[in-house]
Amino acid sequence: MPLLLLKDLPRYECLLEGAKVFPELDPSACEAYLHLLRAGDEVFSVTERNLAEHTISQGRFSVLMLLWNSTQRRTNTGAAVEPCRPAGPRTPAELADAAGVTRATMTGLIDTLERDGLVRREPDPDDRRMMSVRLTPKAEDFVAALLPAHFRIMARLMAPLSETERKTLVALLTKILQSASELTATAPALTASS
Amino acid sequence: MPLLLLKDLPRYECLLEGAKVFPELDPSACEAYLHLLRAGDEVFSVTERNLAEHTISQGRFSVLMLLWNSTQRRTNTGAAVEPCRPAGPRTPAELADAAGVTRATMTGLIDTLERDGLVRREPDPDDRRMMSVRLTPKAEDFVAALLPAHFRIMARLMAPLSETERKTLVALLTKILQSASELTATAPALTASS
DNA sequence: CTTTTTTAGTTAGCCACCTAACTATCTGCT
DNA sequence: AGCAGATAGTTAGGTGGCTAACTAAAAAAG
Repeated sequence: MPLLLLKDLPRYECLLEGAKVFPELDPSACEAYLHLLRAGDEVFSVTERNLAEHTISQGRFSVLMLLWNSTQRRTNTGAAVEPCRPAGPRTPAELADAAGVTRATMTGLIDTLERDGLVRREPDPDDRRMMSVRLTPKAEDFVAALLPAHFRIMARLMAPLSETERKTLVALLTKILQSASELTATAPALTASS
Repeated sequence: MPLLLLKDLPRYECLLEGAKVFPELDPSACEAYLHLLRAGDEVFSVTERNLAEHTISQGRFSVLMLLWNSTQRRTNTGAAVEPCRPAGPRTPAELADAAGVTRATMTGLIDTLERDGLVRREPDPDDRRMMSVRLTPKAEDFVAALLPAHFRIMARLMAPLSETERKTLVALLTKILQSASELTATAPALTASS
């Protein structure tokens, strides 16, 4: 997250006090909101720091993962693995949509990845407006070497939660994600009274 | 979050499949991780969009809130409200620490806030290295006008969750936050095997 | 077959984040 | 007193996000 957030979340009694001044303030909603952003930010920065040790940013890593997912990948065992999405994104536009960034941003990411020799741009033979982005062998090795530590970190982060708690968490987050999407869809009315 | 994340999270069976290739991949941990970042990002962008309507960014808003919190504020009712932290941050260094950004970043934020007339820098009479940052009256009005919509959005985001669910969510996020903080503390060993 | 509209990608310029290096000032040690 | 080291803030330069404007090519409309 390009986020700037309070390191010390306000105590609950402060929220209650704030609710006296602002009737719109729902203390439990505010508390949940702040904890969500705080935890998300902290978790994000932990993985980001790991990636940074391999001199790659979250954004670039996401692009590599998207491309890697759409590569028919040679597994370490040699066994054929059916890719999850058979035809993953290849063009900058598809990558931008999949990653949730603008095409301009994707241009910049591909620029730096290409500069570092992790990715190649190839013109599309059929449509001369389009480019096809491909991982280099170097990038495939790079991602394969990076992922184990990445997965270990996720596992450690979630270690204090039982399987049941993880399911509960996912269910609660899914509800929030849905209400956020609805708010996004009805964008202009955001500031109107509830 | 300055985040770039997959819009469509992988299906659970894809994670199970990935676990065959990477024994380090814990599917439920990975799922929880991805949902947490995804929900956090979406929630963040909803509020960010609201703030953008008032032509202010999250970062600047955080600075205003920190300063506002440390202002003896005139309430709308005229009743005296004991501020939650009696002596809030005033100097750029304190603000940077409270917001969790570097001092260089805080310099930039204060620059733009000062340019927009929301904040004033005043030299400290006792220590000529230090500055004191203060909200202008314009900023106090601005924040007071902004907050009701801000609180309404939080309430709407969390609307689908009952009070019990909110408490559960906060408890789960607190556990994750703690394990993330531990990982941060023991930084160099991140890539070592578990 | 030309003209208009749409689409793919890039460029340019802004903002907010970072690290590293710098200036100015204060503090503490001898 | 004088100098070393710590501290406050800024500056410089890089990255990754954004929007808006642009080029080139394809598709659609006439």
